[in-house]
Parts: sequence; C-alpha cells; structure tokens
Amino acid sequence: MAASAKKASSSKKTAAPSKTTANLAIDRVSEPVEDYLKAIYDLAGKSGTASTNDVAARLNVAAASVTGMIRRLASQGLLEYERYRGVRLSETGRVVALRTIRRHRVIETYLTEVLGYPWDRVHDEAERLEHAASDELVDRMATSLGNPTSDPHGAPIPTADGQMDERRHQTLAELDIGTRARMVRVSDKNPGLLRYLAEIDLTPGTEVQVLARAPFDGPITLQVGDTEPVVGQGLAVQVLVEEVQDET
Amino acid sequence: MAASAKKASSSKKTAAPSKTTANLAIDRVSEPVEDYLKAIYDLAGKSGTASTNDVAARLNVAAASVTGMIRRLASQGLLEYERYRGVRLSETGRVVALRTIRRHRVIETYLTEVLGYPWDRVHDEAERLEHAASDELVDRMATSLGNPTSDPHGAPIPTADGQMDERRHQTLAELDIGTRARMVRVSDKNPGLLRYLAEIDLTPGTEVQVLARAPFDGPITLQVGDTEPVVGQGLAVQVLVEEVQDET
DNA sequence: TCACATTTTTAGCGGAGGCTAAAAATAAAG
DNA sequence: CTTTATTTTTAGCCTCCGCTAAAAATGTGA
Ligand SMILES: [Mn+2]
Ligand SMILES: [Mn+2]
Ligand SMILES: [Mn+2]
Ligand SMILES: [Mn+2]
Repeated sequence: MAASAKKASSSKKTAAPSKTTANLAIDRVSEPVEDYLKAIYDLAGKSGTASTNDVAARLNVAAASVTGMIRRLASQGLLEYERYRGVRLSETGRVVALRTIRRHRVIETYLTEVLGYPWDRVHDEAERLEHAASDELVDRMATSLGNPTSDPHGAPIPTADGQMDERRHQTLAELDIGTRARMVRVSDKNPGLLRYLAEIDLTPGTEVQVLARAPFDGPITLQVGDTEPVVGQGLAVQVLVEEVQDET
Repeated sequence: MAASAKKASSSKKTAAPSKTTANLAIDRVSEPVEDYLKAIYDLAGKSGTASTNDVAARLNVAAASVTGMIRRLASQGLLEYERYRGVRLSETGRVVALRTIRRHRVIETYLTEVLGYPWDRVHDEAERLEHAASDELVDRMATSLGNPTSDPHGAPIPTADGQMDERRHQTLAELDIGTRARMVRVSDKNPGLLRYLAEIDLTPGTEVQVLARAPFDGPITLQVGDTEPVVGQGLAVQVLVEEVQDET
C-alpha cells in the first residue's frame, strides 16, 4: 500500500494537489511509456524483475532503446533500476501499468460485446485506444457491460482502484488425461490461433477434457462439447485451463 | 528511412497497392499532422487558404512551429505552400482531414448517444480518440447509430467516402425578428456555453424565434419552447440557425 | 581460472515536433 | 513613396524515442 512516497516526480506546481485516496492523480504519461510499463508489468511476473532484452523483444525495439527509456523512467520514479540488474516497477509504475491494462481489457471487451468485433481483431485496436481513452470513458464502458471481470481472451480486468486477480493457471498441455477442466484464458496476440480456437469452440468458459496424448509431445486429443479436436503441443501450452470439480 | 525498419515499412513496397476507388489507402499520419490538417481544413473555409498565424492560434502552438510543420506537410504532398502566401490543402490532405473529422464527429455522437456523455465534454475525449480509432471502428459506431448526419453540436458528419454537407448558415444574431427558425449548430469548443445552451434548451433541432433585440448589440430576447431567455450578442453570433418555413 | 558467448550499456546520430529570438517579407499608414 | 506595424520565416535549441556500432559487464564451459 505504500502510497507512492517516492521523490519529487511531480513537477513544481503544487506540493500535493489532491491525495484523498491512494494516489489517483498521477501525471499522465506518453504512449510509449505506457507500453513499456505494461510490458514490464507482465514480464516481471512473479520474479518481480524484467530484463532489458525481454522488454526489447516484447516491444519490438532495440535493446539500446530500452536502456535509454528505462533510465528516463527510473528518473521519473516509475521504476527501480540498477545497471545490468534488470528493472522492477515502483508502486507508481505499477499503478500506471494496471490502469493501462484495465483500459486495454475493458476496451477489448466493449468492442466484442457491444460493437461486434471478432475476438481476434480487438487487440490491435485496443493497443492504440488504451492510450487515448480517459479513465472516465473506460469506466462508462465497464459500467455498461456490468463491470466484467475478464476480457474476451479470459484475461482478468483490474478494478478501477487497481485490484487484479493474479491467479496462475495450468496449461492445457499439463492437464491430466480425463480431468474435467474449463478453458480460462489464451494470449490475445496471435489472431490466427484465436480464429482456430473459435473454430473448434475452445473459448473461455468452455469445458474441455484431454482424451489422449501421443508421446513425445505428439498430438493431443480433446473433448470440447461433442467434438474431439486434435491439437498440437504448441497450441496446448498456450491455452490456460482450470480444473472443474463437479458438484452434485 | 532508417527509423522505418519495422513500423512504417509501408513506404516503397509497391507503387500503387490498391487504388480501386479514389484513394482510400493513404498512409496513416501522426496525431499532430491530423490536427494540423483538420485546423487548416476549417480555417481555409471558402477562401481555400489558411494563414500561419491562424493555424498557430487554433492549435495553440508558436507560429514558428507552424511554419516548420507546414514545410514538412508540403513535402509530403498534403498541402500546397508558397512562402508568405498561406497554405491550401491538396486533394490528399483534404481526404485525410475529412476522415479525421468524420472520426471525431462520429465518436462525439457515439459518446453522447450510447455512453451518456454530456455534450459539453465529448469534444476533448474525441480530440484524442479521433487519432487512435480505426476507420472500421468508427464505421461500426456509425452503423450502430443509424449513420447519423450530424454530431451532437449540429456539425455535419462526412460520409465514409468523404462527402460532407458544406452549407453555410446564418447566426442567431442575424435572424430577423419574428422569423421562425431552427437551431442548427454551435461550436463544440466552449463547454460553458454548451452547458448554458442546454440549460435554456437551445440545442440543435429546437425551434427558436427572436422576439426583440435591444439596440447597440444589446440583449436579445428569444422564444424557445415556452420560455423567453434573454441572451447576449456574444452568444447569438455563436449559434447557427436555419429559417423554417411552416408548411400547411 | 581463463576464454568465449551473451547481455547490457554507452556513444553518437536522426527525425518529429515543440520553443524563443532575431531577421525578413508583406501590409498599412502617413 | 517612405516609414512603421504586422506577419512570417530563419536560426538555433530542446526533448522524446527510435536506431547502429562499439565497448563493457556478466555469465558459462573447459
Ligand atoms: Mn489485448
Ligand atoms: Mn499500446
Ligand atoms: Mn468536437
Ligand atoms: Mn485531435
């Protein structure tokens, strides 16, 4: 809960404009900065730190560019940085990242639910809109959707005050044969995969079971509804699932 | 050329990718560029040209910055420019401007009609979203609104293929006493004015009549519905109206 | 421990889009 | 037709955010 007691990141306007709650009036940052913070947020994952190279790969920029940006972000108090030692978001940085993620995911949900976008094309649109939409707009969208808790790909949506379900899930590749499970989530970054999943009806919420698994990472036979699609290991490791205990 | 390694790789792939209709596949330009083109589009108006100073004032940038940007835009073929002689949009520039204007106005309409935004706060939001929303998204919004022809402030919405109603209108200040007219349009850039207009129910579509006009630009007494608000000249010149001929 | 591989940083550069101050061109007034 | 005022451009500078090439730090395998 450290209320971002960092140093003087906010210029020299007023000492403390309004800090009633935690800290909602964080200076709005640029589009690239929001994308860096998002990338770092989810690369860091549990270890807490992200490497220069990973960030570079994720954002499709040169490693040198990442070093440069990282230095600026550190000087703004958005992250902690020690040369050669990776980077870790500060509390402020985490808040900014989570709000950007919230905007992204609410927008994706709105686009599919209300405007009829197919789930394989919302990501690119959201990747740009997330930087332009105000929190108010996003909250209006969320409200009109009934405050959904996950986006079309099953990713959890942070609440307006920055809480997010951080549960880890097993992949379809790890699922024991015969175990009943529910499809929970898949990455939103591969449109082809998403289209294929939609085709075999393997979307978040759907029940799925592994019927057979050929050795040496061979094909995996599934049961989805009353079809039995056979998928590869490459797909299975991308799909997150959750065991479902049948209640009487 | 170096910087275009990944993103703007569109440059010189094929001479003419697809030019079936007029020219719909125009390289997407930056946010500042879109704002310059919009500003020039409507400053130029009928005369066709806009001055450096006017553009600067409209965009809140220094005149020197405008000169710099103008040179770049001219070199990209978005406008025609002769030193000291003002600037005029090229056909390409006009197309880009109109599409940006379409996005802006459809977004404003969507925000008020669907998401319940008050009409005095949609402009700022649209000013940012217009650069991030794809034409597809905007077309989906337009479709779901039934393809409206004007935005919440009465400004005409260009069609997807770039047609826009360019009619000029008289202002409330010019309206003859006793003439029945319909409120048509008001600038979207002054939230206070918009709130006041909403308060006296003077919104696009509403019938209005000038009952009296005090001399020397004095107060103007209106009839709006069954109220008789008295407004100043400053307001009256901002409100565009259209005479309404009563049909039997 | 030493040599090589990998990762990261530094150095230097470029374009976009801002700025201010000064110079130049154009327009307005006497 | 000058002189002055206004408008516009130039010159020079800045920040942000990219890039490449080279140097430095860190990690690894013999
Ligand atoms: Mn996404
Ligand atoms: Mn983004
Ligand atoms: Mn507007
Ligand atoms: Mn804008």
